[in-house]
Amino acid sequence: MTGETEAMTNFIYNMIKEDVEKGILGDKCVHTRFPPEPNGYLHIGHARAVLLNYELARIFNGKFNLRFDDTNPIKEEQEFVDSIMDDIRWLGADWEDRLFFSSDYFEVKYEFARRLIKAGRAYVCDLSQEEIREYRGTLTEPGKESPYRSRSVEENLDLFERMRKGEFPDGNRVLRARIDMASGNLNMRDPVIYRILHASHHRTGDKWCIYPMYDFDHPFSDAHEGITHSLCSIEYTDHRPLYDWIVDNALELYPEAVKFHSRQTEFARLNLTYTVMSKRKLRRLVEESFVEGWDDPRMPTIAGMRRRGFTPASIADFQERVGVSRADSTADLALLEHCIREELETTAPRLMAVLNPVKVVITNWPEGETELTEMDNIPGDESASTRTVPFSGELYIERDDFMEDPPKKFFRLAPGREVRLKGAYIIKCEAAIKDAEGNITELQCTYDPETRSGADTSGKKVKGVIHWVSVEHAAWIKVNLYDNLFTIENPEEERDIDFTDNINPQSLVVCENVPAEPAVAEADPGSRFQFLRKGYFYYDPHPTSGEKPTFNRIVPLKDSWAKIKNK
RNA sequence: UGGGGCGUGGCCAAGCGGUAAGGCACGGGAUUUUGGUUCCCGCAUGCGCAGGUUCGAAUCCUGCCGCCCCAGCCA
Repeated sequence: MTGETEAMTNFIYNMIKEDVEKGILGDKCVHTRFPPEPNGYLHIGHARAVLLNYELARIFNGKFNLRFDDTNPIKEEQEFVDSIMDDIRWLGADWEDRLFFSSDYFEVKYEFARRLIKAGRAYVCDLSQEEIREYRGTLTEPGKESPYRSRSVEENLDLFERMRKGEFPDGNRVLRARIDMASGNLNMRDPVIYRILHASHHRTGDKWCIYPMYDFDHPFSDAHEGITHSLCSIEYTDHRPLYDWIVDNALELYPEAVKFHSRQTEFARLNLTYTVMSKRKLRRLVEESFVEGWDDPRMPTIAGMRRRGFTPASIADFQERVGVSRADSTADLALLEHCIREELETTAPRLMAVLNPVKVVITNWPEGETELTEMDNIPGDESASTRTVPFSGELYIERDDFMEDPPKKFFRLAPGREVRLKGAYIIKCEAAIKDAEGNITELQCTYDPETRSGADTSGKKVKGVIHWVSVEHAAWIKVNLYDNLFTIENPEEERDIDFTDNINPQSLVVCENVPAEPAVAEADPGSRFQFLRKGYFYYDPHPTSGEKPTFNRIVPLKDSWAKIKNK
């Protein structure tokens, strides 16, 4: 993300490089933009578009604009403008002083529409919505021309002006581009470019009651801002001829309002395994309470991933590794997990916490004595220094780290067997105490004083090393263990059943009372740790319940024991 | 006989006529006081299929097959 030499190799980068080398940008620099509609939250798929546009501009020493595509007052809200800006900023894409809104240009666009009318290339159509649909024809049959197609320029101008003045109700008439009703491309069959909408706009209020359509608005806004490369997703490929038609006309009829004939280039949307990305499905997850909100850590939204504990760098690294192409693709969640693990391996301080505790009593430990041990914050990183962890005769260890009747390859604690307590001593299990139901309530062990970590004179070697927390010194925290939201790789592809039927019932497992080493009390909300042998966790700065510190599991550590065990 | 797009290993993805990069995943081994990390090694006689052109084809041509998008006064 930092150097100028990164080898971005994708077809868009190559194309821009060629454009620059050929000098077709003239005196302009590379200029991109991210054009969200403020009608929802950004997700990991949008992050691709944000970062691609931003990075391309940065690499070529160009400019990157943020422009809200706010041409439909019915669906758009200020709340989304705010959350989108917040997410983009968090991702690290800097639009500097170039924050724009399509609605900023409503007046110029109105003038451009008038010029289209004067040139005989746009007309007011009185057909009803249903009639327009009928006249449009079908995928295999050409459309029919509207009876209003040949209205005089004067009449069109008058009608369009009256549309703006609010003389007609919603849906009463529209302004259409006059192109080709027989085109095989439905977008060219006299597309509607303005509709009447008596609705309050989040920025322009009630100033307007006619609003431009995307196909008219977007190309013009790009050209108006001087965007050189207009990147969008693959489904807009069919719209490209219309995009060019609009820009060509703007250049011809209204040259003072446009700076460049931007070029539209499409790339495939990004999907991720074990989740869904469609706005409709994400909304259902929230509205039907399968998750706790748009920022639930299980959601693929940027807000959710932030809350989960992912970092901007890990997301950028992920995007870079996935790459960009025009082919439909679904990236493997494992790659995203790899990226965050790789970053946190060298940056997250270690801490010990016992997620599912069972008590260990060291029977030969001097009554009431506490010993302090020094442990590395980040092994292998001298600058990360160490912390002090108290050790005593009563400890918690993971229930999983003990087996009464272990298989051959189990290296941890079992009756008569020894393990090392990380940073402390080697202990041997002498007895397992059970309650009336047969549940283990306590493990009685003895320690070997010769085996103190860093000063071991016993010569003993054990294969197992486990983490622990001193009962007396434990700090209590709450832990949210997150797992995949869906149990199948491609929940979006299921056609016969509702996608919610594949929701993972274990996607969130809450551990209300987790003992952790006392250093956890000094942690700052918003910081990340590795809970030794368990995974990477994020200290949630916005816990939803209680005052106890809450840690969200970002991702577990790789677990090769799980693989061995399941064989 | 509508238009458009896409098909390279499990998932992504380079390659653009000179004999299949890379990452993740996966398998094996070494190191390891995290069954983590790190380090080696392995992993497409093959580029949707079938023909053709060429000394030579994933790359060019022809024909098939499969998947995706389009009939909003949404973006």
